[in-house]
Amino acid sequence: MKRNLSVKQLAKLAGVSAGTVDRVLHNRGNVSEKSLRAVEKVLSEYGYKYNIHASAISLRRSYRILVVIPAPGKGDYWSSVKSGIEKALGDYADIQISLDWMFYDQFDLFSFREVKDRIDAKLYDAAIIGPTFETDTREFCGRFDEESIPYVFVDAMIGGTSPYASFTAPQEACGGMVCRLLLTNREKDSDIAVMNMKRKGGVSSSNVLERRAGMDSYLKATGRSAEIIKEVEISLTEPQGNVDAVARFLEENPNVKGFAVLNSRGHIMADILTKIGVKGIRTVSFDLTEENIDCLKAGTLDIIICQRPVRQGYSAIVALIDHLLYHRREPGVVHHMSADIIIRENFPYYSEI
Amino acid sequence: MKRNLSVKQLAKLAGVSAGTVDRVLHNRGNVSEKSLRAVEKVLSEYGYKYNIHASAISLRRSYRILVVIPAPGKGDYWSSVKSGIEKALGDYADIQISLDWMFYDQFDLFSFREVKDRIDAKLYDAAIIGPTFETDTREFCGRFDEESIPYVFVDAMIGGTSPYASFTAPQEACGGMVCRLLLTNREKDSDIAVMNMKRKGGVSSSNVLERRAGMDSYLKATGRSAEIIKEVEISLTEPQGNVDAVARFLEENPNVKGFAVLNSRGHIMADILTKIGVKGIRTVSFDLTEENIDCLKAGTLDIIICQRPVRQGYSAIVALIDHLLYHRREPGVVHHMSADIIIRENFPYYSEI
DNA sequence: CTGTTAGCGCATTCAC
DNA sequence: GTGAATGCGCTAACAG
Repeated sequence: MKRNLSVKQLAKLAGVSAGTVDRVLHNRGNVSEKSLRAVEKVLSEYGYKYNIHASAISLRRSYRILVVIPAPGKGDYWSSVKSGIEKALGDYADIQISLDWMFYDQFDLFSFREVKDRIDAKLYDAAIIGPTFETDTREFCGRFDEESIPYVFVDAMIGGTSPYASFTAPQEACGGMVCRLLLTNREKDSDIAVMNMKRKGGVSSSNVLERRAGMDSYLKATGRSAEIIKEVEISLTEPQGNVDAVARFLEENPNVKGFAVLNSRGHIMADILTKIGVKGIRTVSFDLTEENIDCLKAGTLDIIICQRPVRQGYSAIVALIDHLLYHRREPGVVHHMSADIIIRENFPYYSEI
Repeated sequence: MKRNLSVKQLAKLAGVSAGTVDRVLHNRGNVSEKSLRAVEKVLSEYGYKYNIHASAISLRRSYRILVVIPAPGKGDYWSSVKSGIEKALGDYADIQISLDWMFYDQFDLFSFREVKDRIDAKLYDAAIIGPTFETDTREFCGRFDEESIPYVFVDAMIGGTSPYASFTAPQEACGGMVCRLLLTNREKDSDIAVMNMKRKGGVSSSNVLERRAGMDSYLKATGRSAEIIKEVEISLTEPQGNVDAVARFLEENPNVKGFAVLNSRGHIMADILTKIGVKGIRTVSFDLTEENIDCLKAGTLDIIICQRPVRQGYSAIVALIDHLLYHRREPGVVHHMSADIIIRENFPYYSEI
C-alpha cells in the first residue's frame, strides 16, 4: 500500500479525472454514484494525505476569524493568549487570515452581552472564544452552530455547546499540585492558607472554584484532614486593611507554612508577606503575569503554575487552520494543556511553545 | 513598506527577471554587480519572506540526514530524542527526508570510534549528533566542516566545533533547581544527599558534573554552607550492598531530608528508600524514563526534572529543515530547553511538544 | 550572465 | 456530471 499518491494518480487508478477525485475528497457533490464508488474504492485501498503545501498554495482564499476574549491587560493571562494567537498568525503568514478582536470585561456580564449582540456570526469563517459567563456563552455559541461555523474555546470549556475543539488546563489537578507543593515532608503536616479575594457579587471564577475543589480531593485522596486548609480574605477595593488582616491571621494560625493563591494575584500576597516580614512560608500562585514574575525573581513568590496560555492561543489557531484548510482532526476534543511548575531557577529558560 | 511581494513582483521592481532575483536570494552566483545591487536595493526596501508552501512544493528534492546518538533503550532519554525526530518527520511528511541512524554505546568510547569511522560524511545533507566523547566528536565534526555539511547537537554542546545549532538543557540551573526543590523552608536547613554511581573508569558524564556544580553555585548564591550536601555511593555492578549502605548513610546523616539523583537513575534510590522504609525524604531525579515514571506514580519518587528530549529531537529536525529548505535562522545558536518540573499531579497532562 | 519556461500538487473555473 | 485547462509562488534547467 503505497502512500502519498497525488490526486492525478488516484484519478487514473479510479478511471476518472482529477476534478472528480477532488469533488469526492471535498464532498462537493455533483458526482455520479458510479464515479463516487470507484474513487472511494481507490481511496480506501491506497489512502490519501493532502500535501499541505500544494493545498495551501492553491487554496489562497482568505479567512476571517473572530476572537472574543476578556480584555487583555499588560503582561497578564489574556495578553498571553493573544500573543499566542498572533504568533501562530506569523508562523502561518502564508495563509491569509484576518482577525476581528472583540474584548469584554470578564467581571461584567453586561459588557459581554453588549459585545455579543454586536456580532454577526455570518461574517466569519470561524471563532475563538474565551468564555466566562456560561448561559450567555451558550446562547452565543448557538448562533454559530446554526450557521455551522466552527468555534474553539480557550481557557475553559462550556457545557452544552459543541465547539470544534477546546484548550484548557486541568484545574482540579492543579489544585492537587498546589497541595503537594505546599505540604512539607514532615511527620506532622503543616497547614495551608488559601487567599480569597472579596469580589463584586461574591462569586469566584469557575477556574478558581475547580482548583479549590482539587485541593480538597487531594487531601482526601492522601488521607489528610481538610482542616489543614485555612482561609483568609483579602480586599481588592480596600487594601489598607490587608496587611493587618494577614498578620492577625498568621498569629492565629502559626502552623501555616504555605500560602496558596488560586488566581493570578499571588503577587499581592507576596507583597503583604514581605511587608509583614515573615519568612519560611512558601507561596504558590497561578499565571506568569508581570507582577508575579517580578515577585518570583525577587524571591517573594516561590512557585508559579503556568497553564500555557500562549500555547492555548497558538493551538486554537492551528486547530482552525487544520480544520478550515486541511480537513483534519476529529472535532470536539478537549485538549488539556500541561500545568508547568515555574520557580526562579527554571524561569529564565522557560518557553511555552 | 508592503510585504509579501512575490519574486516576480520584486523582479519587476528591480528591473530584472525572476531568475535573477532567485539567484540573489540563494547566493547562487552568476549575477552581475549591477543586477545584484538593484535586487538588493529592492530587497532592503520591501523585504522578502519566502512562501514556504510554494518553496516546498517546488523544491521537491529529497534529503539524507545522518543521526548519530547513543543507543536508545526502552523508554529512556535517547528513545525520547528518537521519537521527537520521528514525530518531526511525520509532521513534515511532505518533505522527503531519509534518515540514517547510527547508534553507539555511550559508555564505550570505542563503540563511538567504530561508528564514526564507518561514516562517509559526503553522503549526507546534514547530521544530528548526540555527543558524548569530546575529543572524538570534535574530530568527527571536523569532517562535516570540511564538506560544509551542517550538523546540529542534541543534549549537549561540544566546544571547538561549529554546529548549525545546539539543543541542550541548562544543566547548571538544573542543579540549582534540585537544591531549591529539596530545601524545606525551615529556619534551619536540612541536609541534601547526592547519590553517586560507581562507574567504569570513575568518570561522571558532563551533564551530571554540571548539575553538581550548579548545586554548589546555588548554595553559595543563597548564602548556605556547602556542608549540607552529603554524598553517598551506589554500585551498579554489585547492587546487593546498596540497601545497607544507604541505611547506614541515613543513620549517620539524620538531617538528610532530600535525596538528589543527578542522572536518570532516581528509581534505584526510590526503590532502596522504599525497602528501608524511610518516610519524609523527598527525592528528585532526572528524565522521564519508564522506571522513573513508575516510581512517580507510586509516590516513591517525588520530582522528576524533564529536559524535553522529545522536543530536542523535534527541534533538531525543524532547524535542519529551516536551514536546508528555507535558508532561515542564524547559525550557531545554542538553544536552551526548558527544564520542566514533573510531579505526580501534573504528569498525566504533561506534553513536551 | 540573464530571461524564459516548465512543473511541483492542488483547487477551481469553464466548457462540453 | 465530467474532464481539461489555468494558476498559485517558487525553483531549476535551459537556451541564448
